[in-house]
Amino acid sequence: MVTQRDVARAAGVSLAVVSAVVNGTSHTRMKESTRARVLEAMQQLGYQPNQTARSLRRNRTDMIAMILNKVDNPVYGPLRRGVYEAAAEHGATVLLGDADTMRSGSRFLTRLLSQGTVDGILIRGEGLLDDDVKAELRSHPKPILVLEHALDHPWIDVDDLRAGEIATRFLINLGHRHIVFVGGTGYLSQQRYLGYKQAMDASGLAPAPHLDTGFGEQAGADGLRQAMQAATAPTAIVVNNIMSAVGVLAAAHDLGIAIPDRLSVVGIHDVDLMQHLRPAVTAVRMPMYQLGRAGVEALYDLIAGRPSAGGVITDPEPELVIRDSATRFAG
Amino acid sequence: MVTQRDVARAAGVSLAVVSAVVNGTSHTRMKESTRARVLEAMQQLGYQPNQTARSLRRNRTDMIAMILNKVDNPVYGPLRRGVYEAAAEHGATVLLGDADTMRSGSRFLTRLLSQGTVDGILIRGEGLLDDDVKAELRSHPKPILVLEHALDHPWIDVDDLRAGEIATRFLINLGHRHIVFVGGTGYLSQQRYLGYKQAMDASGLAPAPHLDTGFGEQAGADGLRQAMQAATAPTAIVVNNIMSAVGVLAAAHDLGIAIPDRLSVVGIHDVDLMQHLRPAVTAVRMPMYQLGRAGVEALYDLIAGRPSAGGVITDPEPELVIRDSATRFAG
DNA sequence: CCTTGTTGACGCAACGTTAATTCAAAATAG
DNA sequence: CTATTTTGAATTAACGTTGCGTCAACAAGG
Repeated sequence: MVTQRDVARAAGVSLAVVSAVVNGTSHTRMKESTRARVLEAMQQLGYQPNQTARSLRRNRTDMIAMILNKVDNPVYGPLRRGVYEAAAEHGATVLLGDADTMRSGSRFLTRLLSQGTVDGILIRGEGLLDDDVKAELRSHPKPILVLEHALDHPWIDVDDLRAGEIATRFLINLGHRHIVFVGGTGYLSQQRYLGYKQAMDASGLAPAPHLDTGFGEQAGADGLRQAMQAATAPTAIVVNNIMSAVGVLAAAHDLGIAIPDRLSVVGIHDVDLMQHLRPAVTAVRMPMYQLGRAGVEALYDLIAGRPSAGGVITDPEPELVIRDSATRFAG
Repeated sequence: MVTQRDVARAAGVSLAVVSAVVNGTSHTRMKESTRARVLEAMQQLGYQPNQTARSLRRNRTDMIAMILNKVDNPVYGPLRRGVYEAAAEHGATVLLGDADTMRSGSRFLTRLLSQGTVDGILIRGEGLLDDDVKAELRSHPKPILVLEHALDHPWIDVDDLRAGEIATRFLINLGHRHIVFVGGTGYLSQQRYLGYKQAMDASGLAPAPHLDTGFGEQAGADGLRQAMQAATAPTAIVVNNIMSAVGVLAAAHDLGIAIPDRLSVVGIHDVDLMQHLRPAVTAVRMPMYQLGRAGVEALYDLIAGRPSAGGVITDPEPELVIRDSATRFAG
C-alpha cells in the first residue's frame, strides 16, 4: 500500500506537506512548484488516501446510513436519489440498509451501532422496526433522523394526510359516493386514511373503516376482496400503497370487476410501473426526492450540532397524476 | 466517546486485556474473574468498539461493496439476500451501490477506490459500467468479482444460455413455430438469445434476430411492437428482462393482442410481481440467491489469496414457473 | 534444591492520517 | 542596515485499536 509517507519521500518533502496537498489545507503553505511535485509523485505512485486512517484522525467517516423498509420498493427510487445527491454534496457516501437486515443482533445493526461506522442515520418508516432494535437505536450516540415520523427522534414527513385527501377528493369530484380506503398499516397509513376521512366528511359522505391489510401486492388483493364484501359495494377505492395497486388490479380481474368502468382506483405514491399497468393507474405523486434531500440536510444539521428544521414538506405538494384507472361514476 | 482505555481504567486492568476480551484473543490470557470484571465495566460504560481504529490496525474493514445496475430491480432481491447472508457469515457488512451512482468522479466511486473502505467488490453486470469507470476499477488494489461475466476479472454466472433454451423449448413444445426473442442488450442478453437460437435450431425452426431493445418496461413495449411488424407475426415471444414483460403485456393490451390466446409470453427471471400481473406471467426462475452466496464465497477466496472457483452455477438449474401467459398454439 | 513450564497480565509499537506548533529563510518595512 | 512580517515547510503528538514480546509469580518435575 502506498502511503503519504511514500509520496513524501518521493517528492522530497515532509508528511505534513503531502497531507496539506491532499486536503487543500490552508494552514500549511507551500510553493506552487512543491505542490506540483507532490501531485506528480502521487500520480506516479498511484497514491490513494486511506479512508480508515483519515476517519480515525478526523473522528468522522463521511458515511451516513439510510435504512429503508424494503430497498427494492420502487417508491424509494427518487428518495434514494435525493439522499445520494445531497450526501455527495456533503462529501459523504451512503450505506444502504434494509429493515429486514436490521434484526437485533444482526451484523448490520451491530456495525451500525459501533462507533466509527457512520456519522448519522436516516431511517424511513421507523414504525416497521422491532422494539428492541428501536431501543438499541435510541441509545446510539450518533444523530438519527426519521423520514416519515417518529416519537423519539427528529423527523421529516411528506404530506401523507394531504395525499389521502387529494385522492379521495378527486374520486368524490368524479361523482363517487361509496369510496373505501385499502391497504397499509401503521402511522403513515393512518395519516392517509385521515385525509380520506376528512375529504369524505367534508362532502357529507360516510367514510368506511380502514382496511389495513398491510403492504405489497397481496395486501391489495386481500383489501379489494374484503371491500367488495360490504353490503353496498364501493364504486371507488383509494389504495394506500402503490405496490398494493398491482394486487388490486389482479383481484379485480379475477373477480370480473372492470376497472375503471365498475370500480375506480387511485393509488398513493407514484412509480414508473403504474403507467405500464393496464389500465394505467391514476396516482398521487409524493415529493420523495425532496424528502431525501431534506432528510440529509436535516441530518447534517444534527451532526453539526445545529438545530434542525424538520416538519412536513409542503413544497412541492402531493400531486395527482391522472391516468386510466379512475373515471366518472356512471350510476 | 468511551474507549478501551476507559474500560481498562474502570476495570483496573491494562489496555491489552480489554482488547483481548473484546476479540477473544487467546494470546493474552486472563482469569475468568478478570474477564467478567472487564465485561462488567464495558456494560457499565456502554463501550462500543471503534470500527475505524479497528480497521486501521487490522488493515481490513469487514465491509464489501456490491454494485447493482439498478438496486430497485426486484430481480436483485434474492441476490441481495444471498450476499447479505454470506457476508454476515464472514463478519462483513455490505455497501450497496447503484451503477447509476458509479459515474466517473462520483463520490461513491472515489470512496470505493480509496483504500480502507471495502475489502472487496462484487459487481453485477459489469457491462453496464462506463469504460472509464471500468478502467479505474481495473487498477483497484482490492479483489473484484463480477457476477455474470467479465473480461478482466474473476466471475460467476448463472446459466443464462440454459434459461433462454428452457423458455424457448417450452414454447416449442406448446406447438409454437414463430417465436421471437425480445429485449435486453449486452453479454447476458446474448447468452440468453444463444439459448433461444440453440433451441430453435435443434427443432429445425428459424430463429428470428434478437430485438435488443434494452431493459425496463418501455423496452418490452417497444420490442413487442417491432416484433409484430414482421411479415409473419410471431405467436410467442421470449422476454429477456422481467420488467420488460410488464411492458409487453401493456403493449399487447394496447394493440388488442390477447395473451395468451393470440400470443404466448415467457419471461426470463422471476419475481413476485409476475404472479400478480394479469395474465400472470410464466417465467424462468434463476438461482439468484445462490449466485449471491457463491459470489461472496468466491470474493473471500480472492481476499484470502486462495484460488477462486468461479464458473457457471448449474445447481440449481434455471427452473420454469408455469403461469398463465403461455398456452398451446391453436393455429 | 534448581530447572522448566504455565498462568495471568502488562508495555509498547505500530496502522496512516491530520493539525497544531515550531522554525528557518526570505521579503518587506522603518 | 536592523526589525518585523510573511512564506514555506518540518516535527510531532495524537486518534483507538491490536498483537507481539516480555515478565513476575507460581507450580510441577527431576
